[in-house]
Amino acid sequence: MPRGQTISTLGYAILGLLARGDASGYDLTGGMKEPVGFFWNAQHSQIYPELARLEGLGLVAHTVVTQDDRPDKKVYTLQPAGRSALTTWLTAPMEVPTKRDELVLRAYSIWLADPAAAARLVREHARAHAHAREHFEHKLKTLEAREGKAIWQVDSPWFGAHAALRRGIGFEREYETWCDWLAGCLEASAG
Amino acid sequence: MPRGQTISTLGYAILGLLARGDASGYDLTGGMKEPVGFFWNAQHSQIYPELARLEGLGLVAHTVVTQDDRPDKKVYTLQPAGRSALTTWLTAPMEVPTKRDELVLRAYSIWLADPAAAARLVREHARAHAHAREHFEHKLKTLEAREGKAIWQVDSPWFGAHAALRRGIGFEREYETWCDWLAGCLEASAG
DNA sequence: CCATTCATGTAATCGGTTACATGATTCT
DNA sequence: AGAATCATGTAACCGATTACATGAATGG
Repeated sequence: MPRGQTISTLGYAILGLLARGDASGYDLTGGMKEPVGFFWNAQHSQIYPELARLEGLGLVAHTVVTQDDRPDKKVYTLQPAGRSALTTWLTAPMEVPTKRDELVLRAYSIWLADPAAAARLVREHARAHAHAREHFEHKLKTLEAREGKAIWQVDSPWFGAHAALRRGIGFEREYETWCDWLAGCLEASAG
Repeated sequence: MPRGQTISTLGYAILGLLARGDASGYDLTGGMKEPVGFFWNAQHSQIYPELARLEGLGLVAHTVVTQDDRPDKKVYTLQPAGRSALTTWLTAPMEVPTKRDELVLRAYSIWLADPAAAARLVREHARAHAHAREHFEHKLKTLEAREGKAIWQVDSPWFGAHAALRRGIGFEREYETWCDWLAGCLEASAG
């Protein structure tokens, strides 16, 4: 099957964003930041061609919106075929993907490194993950304050954001814990 | 700087494996499975050219070992320059990489799906992560039984495996917890 | 005047997966 | 006879990043 006729994961990410409301390529590039950016992201150079491909498949459609204060834009709308492709994908069988983590790869060889220098690096990452966790916690609190119990209603779009943020918080908390443990070991050894 | 003169992350992964002992391309392909495969992996089609590149940079060297019961093989040895490149990399500044997770991406759009079908998918993944966690726990126990307190000595290669396995266990446990929470929500809604 | 934001595209390159290709030996 | 393991490579393709390219409007 030639490439132009399949939907990539990025394609589904875009459909998922458009299911929440119409958007331009520029909007979507920004939308790939919060909170989607934590588990998926893309540059505009990837989004524009993908939108064209989705349109070629009849999954989305665009209208040109002229703005007098700003450049014109193409606003994309999810089509019925796009919505149905998205819902099919949501519950389709899925492989557990292979993971890649450079810091863990480094940890595997850390016995060759200077413990003090390694501890500094790992502490830095612990801080970064703590920061990310706090950021997600804040986002979730804001969402809860704004949407109330809707974040618990499985058929509400806010539940999707809620679920993703929960995963983000858990991921970062666990990563931070591991970094702290590792840095502790290294510091004890560096003495 | 042209491509042939830089070391890719895969290159460092190979150097890290060779630091533990000489190996052929075939050995390394297998070595990219346990326990390295949890956080990094590669096919032989990527490993063979990478070994040639590392040799071109003088970081590794090979000798042909003839075997009468099996095909000949090229056994690679880490060179001093390779060891030094590896140790430099270990403590070099590192960006926190962007994450990609298709299941979380799906969760973000899960409000459009049939809750019962979605719950089945998520329960499946919960099981897969529980299984992976148990696997890592078993690996760590085996390692501890075989190497004793060496797994706590930061300058021992076993500490690297220990650290990586710990991260794996924590990651899978946290992922499983999230899947169970999500599946619970979906099942409650499906009634 | 210069930087930033809004807005949309293309081209080059790289890292990784899948498929193609070959061939010996061992086990069932 | 056929499958599995050992062993090494190349080629095609695809997804993603970085860089190239253009241009209007706003804010400091």
